[in-house]
Amino acid sequence: MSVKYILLGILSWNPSSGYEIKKEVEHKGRELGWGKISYGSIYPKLKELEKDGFIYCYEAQENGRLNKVYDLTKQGWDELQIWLSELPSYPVIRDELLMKLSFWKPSFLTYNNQLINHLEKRKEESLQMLDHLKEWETNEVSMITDVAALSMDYLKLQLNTEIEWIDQTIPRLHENTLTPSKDPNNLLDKALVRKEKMNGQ
Amino acid sequence: MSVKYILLGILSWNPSSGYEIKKEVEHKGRELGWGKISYGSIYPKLKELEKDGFIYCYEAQENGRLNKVYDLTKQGWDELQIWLSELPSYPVIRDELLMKLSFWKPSFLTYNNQLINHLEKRKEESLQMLDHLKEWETNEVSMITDVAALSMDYLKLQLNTEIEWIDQTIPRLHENTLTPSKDPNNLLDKALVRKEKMNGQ
DNA sequence: TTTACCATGTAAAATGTTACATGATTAG
DNA sequence: CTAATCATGTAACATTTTACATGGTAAA
Repeated sequence: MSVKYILLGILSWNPSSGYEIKKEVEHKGRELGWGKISYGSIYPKLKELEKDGFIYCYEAQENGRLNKVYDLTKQGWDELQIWLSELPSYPVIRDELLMKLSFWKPSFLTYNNQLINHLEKRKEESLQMLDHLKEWETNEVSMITDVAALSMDYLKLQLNTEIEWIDQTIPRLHENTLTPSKDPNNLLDKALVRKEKMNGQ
Repeated sequence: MSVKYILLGILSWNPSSGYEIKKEVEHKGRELGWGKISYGSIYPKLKELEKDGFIYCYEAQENGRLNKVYDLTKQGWDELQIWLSELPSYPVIRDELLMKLSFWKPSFLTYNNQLINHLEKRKEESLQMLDHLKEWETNEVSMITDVAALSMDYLKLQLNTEIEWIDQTIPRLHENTLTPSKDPNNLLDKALVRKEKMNGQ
């Protein structure tokens, strides 16, 4: 259902075509908690929202060419407002780096230098995100409302926290100074045995 | 595809039934970046992984009853190891709170006290998450490997950062001391006009 | 004129959830 | 005996991505 509100939200900023919506999401989506979106989602959903009376469509001349531009109807503005006023659900995180950390095994399965690569890549990408946010704050075209600026503050704080964590963690992996595993039921030893047994077959 | 690796990862900790896997994900999933999972995902995927030779199944007596327990084959251990060694993709965030902040409009559409409710609810839920993490670190049953402890450190840092951000933000909303909107193309004024026009119809 | 980008769309596949059916065991 | 929990499963639905088709416009 969230594609619906991404579309309504972006159209509330500015009347747009499907193509422009995609570009907007690509530019700001990751930062603003929208995720990604594809044409296969956008165009059918625009049709559906039009049919349901939340948006309407008109043809507009843009750089010497007729495009289909969508804008909110009264019903669309109302729908957006209602959604904004409803309590947001707690986010579900699906982070492959955290997944891999949580399934990482001592030396019998994996190596710390691979893990360090993972962390260094993550740091680079997060630094890029920070640059992108700063560009966005200082350029001469992007609108940032007072409230949207709060979410950008939030992201900068989270990204800086993440980078600090990586900077503390990599040396600990090099020096092998991690907190020892806690394993009251000896699952790690048992896992090693199970794995060895399979190797034999 | 990520359900596959959640199942392989959990089975690497301990041989389990579908039912036990669900409970494990419910207990730790949100924290460890796995997201949620349903029986409709688990049982068919276990069959598929068995058919593909990554896991095998045996019946085991557990609390006076025969259950279907799965464990990794050699091929399953290898598959998990390969996946762990591959660079993780950057996470896609889909956070309704951030979405709503980014689409929040000045008074003509929304009210700050609703926003404060949203933030207070988020803070409460994040405090609960912190409690849950602490319980998990100190109880006498959960295994936490040295590397998994890193991801728990990460999560605690992020949750604390979030709570601090909320604690700074709520007073700013009460006192109306937000950074003013940046709007070089006057989109906000134009949006107000577009909305009023629709109201008339 | 050809390459790159602008722009709209669809069919099929992938992925996952919801809601239900079914029955065993256990605790009160 | 009955409610709760344990346990396995499936069919229908919802959502979204992938891969493709199609053609216009602009710049080199």
